Amino acid sequence: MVQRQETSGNRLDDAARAGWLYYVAGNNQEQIAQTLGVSRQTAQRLVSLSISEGLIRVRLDHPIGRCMELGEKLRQRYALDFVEIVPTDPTAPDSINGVAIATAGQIERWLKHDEPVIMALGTGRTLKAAIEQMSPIDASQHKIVSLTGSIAPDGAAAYYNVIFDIAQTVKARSFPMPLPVIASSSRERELLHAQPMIQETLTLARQANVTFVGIGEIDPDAPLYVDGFITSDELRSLQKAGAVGEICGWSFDADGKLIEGLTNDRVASAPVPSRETSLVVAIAAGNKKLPGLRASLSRRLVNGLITDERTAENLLNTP
Amino acid sequence: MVQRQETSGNRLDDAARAGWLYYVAGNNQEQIAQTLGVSRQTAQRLVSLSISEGLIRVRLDHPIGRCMELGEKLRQRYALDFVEIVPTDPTAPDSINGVAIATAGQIERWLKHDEPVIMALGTGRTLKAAIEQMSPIDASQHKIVSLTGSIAPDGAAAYYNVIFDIAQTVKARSFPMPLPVIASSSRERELLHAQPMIQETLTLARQANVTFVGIGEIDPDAPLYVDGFITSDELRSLQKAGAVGEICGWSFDADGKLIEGLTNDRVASAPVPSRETSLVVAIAAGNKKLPGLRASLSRRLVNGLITDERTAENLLNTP
DNA sequence: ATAAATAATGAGTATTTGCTCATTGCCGGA
DNA sequence: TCCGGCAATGAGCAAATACTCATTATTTAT
Repeated sequence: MVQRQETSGNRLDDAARAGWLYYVAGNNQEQIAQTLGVSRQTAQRLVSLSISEGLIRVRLDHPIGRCMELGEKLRQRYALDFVEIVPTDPTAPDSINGVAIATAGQIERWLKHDEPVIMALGTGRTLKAAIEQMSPIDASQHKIVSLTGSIAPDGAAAYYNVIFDIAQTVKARSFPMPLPVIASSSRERELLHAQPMIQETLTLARQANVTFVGIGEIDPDAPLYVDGFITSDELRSLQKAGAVGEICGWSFDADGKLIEGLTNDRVASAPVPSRETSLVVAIAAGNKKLPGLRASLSRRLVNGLITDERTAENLLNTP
Repeated sequence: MVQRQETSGNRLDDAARAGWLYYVAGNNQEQIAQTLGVSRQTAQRLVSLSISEGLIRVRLDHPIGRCMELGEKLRQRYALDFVEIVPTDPTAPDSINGVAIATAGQIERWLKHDEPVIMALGTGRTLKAAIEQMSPIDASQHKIVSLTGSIAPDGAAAYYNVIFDIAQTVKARSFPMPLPVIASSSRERELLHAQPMIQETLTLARQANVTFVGIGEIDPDAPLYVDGFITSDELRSLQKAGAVGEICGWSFDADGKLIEGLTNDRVASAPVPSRETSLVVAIAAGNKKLPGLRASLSRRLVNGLITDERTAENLLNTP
């Protein structure tokens, strides 16, 4: 006489049946229980089993699906508290538009909070593009503070400083830093920072709940150099010292360690807020930013990231 | 200035994100709401949207998955009230073991009901194999009635009548039909059926809540012929009259219409219970049974089916 | 064969999800 | 600019699902 199939086999079969009825056919557990002739609790267990045994595979038919996976991997690898990966537009893979929109969305989200928030902002092209994406919003309960000086070397407003841009769109108390981005000397920086108004702003920056910063590359196209904040000699020195990127002017090497001396002695920006007390989100996409991104992520100079799919993939390859 | 993406695009993206977080990452809707910065209800709507928009695809990694699909198609095509498809064992594609086990399971399920059930049983090799798979069970509240006579032409017990087999395993009130399967004449059948005890059994059969029957093929291997219930002449006549299958000895043509005259005038079996009041489940697998199965399904001679994957596939091909 | 260990079950309950409905806000047309 | 229509939202509630725990089968080892 042929034996009944052993229990475990039957159980998995039933789990598969239950999983199918639940996820594919859309039955509820009561119906499944009736169909399979078991109690509702058992049906629930079978459905649960079908997942834990990996019988049920869920797939997301949307570009976002891949982004979510990449984001999850990056979050784990770098112990990030926040990640958002936007799909790379195949027709314009170098566009920062997606990242800018996502950043605008995140900034708006913070500004919609009811409790007062202190938001610190860095500088840069990507961040500027993000601010341009923002919709007008009343955020009077919040404070927005710039981490970087707003005065260009020629005395004009630093073009990629975003504090004035955001102030135009968002009704919030904003705190610019009426300073040059890089002081002429370490001594000058101390004097400037000693001013009571600047002191107040620096204090505010330290207390930021959330911070959005761009990451600048240190190469012939370095924004610090292109925008005239440092000379080509200073750029070369930084490169010789191993600098691969900068945040708010603070240059760091491939390990994310701040370069000692050189322009870092004169950077007038507020220090990047502590990752213990603030969510510091890097906004950066593109191959040029990879070394800087890797460095700042490894040393946790930032604990949040908004980037695009392609950059995320490249970050996950090899380091 | 670059425009924000239009709302619907963002919404689908968010739906995709929500779907991923829910189904892949296993977050609950509260967490998703926080992650996406929306209310719980909105998160629910997004998850729901991700399904209705077909972003989420669920797949069942188990042989049962295919069976469930086939079963669903058969259920729809033939308006069946019950279908079970068992996987075809690739190493023994002609085995009826799987179908027998499944049938045993279904019979046991009915016998486990608390309310009294009247179960009618046909005859045949598959059904016999199924009964052999059953575990002992106390079902004293139920009645099990045979639809077919239990006396072979030679006066012995008809081997493939299952009522005595099930009575050995199951503690239930059983009602055999102490008749030949096919009477010697229409007149004899009337006399036999007129007996009070038989009357009672026939009445019981009419009241059956659930019925399990095999389907016999009408070909040179026809069980009716092989088991000696009909002669080769009678078989040929049936074939000539268009018979393609039989249930409990009642032969029918390719449309499921009962053959008029011939052996059907003398079949001593109870009529197959009404599909209005009874679930009549056909137990049949294998290519030989296809014509009979097709016929009985199309005319709803049965409203339930237990078969195997391969037979189900063949049923769905072409008819 | 018996007892210990393990797994399965059902009841009861907490949590999560889905739905309805009233309200809000946004968009297009007069 | 104002108004009607439509989509989106949140509150509240009903339904469905997940979990816990005590009890009952079942298996395993002696």
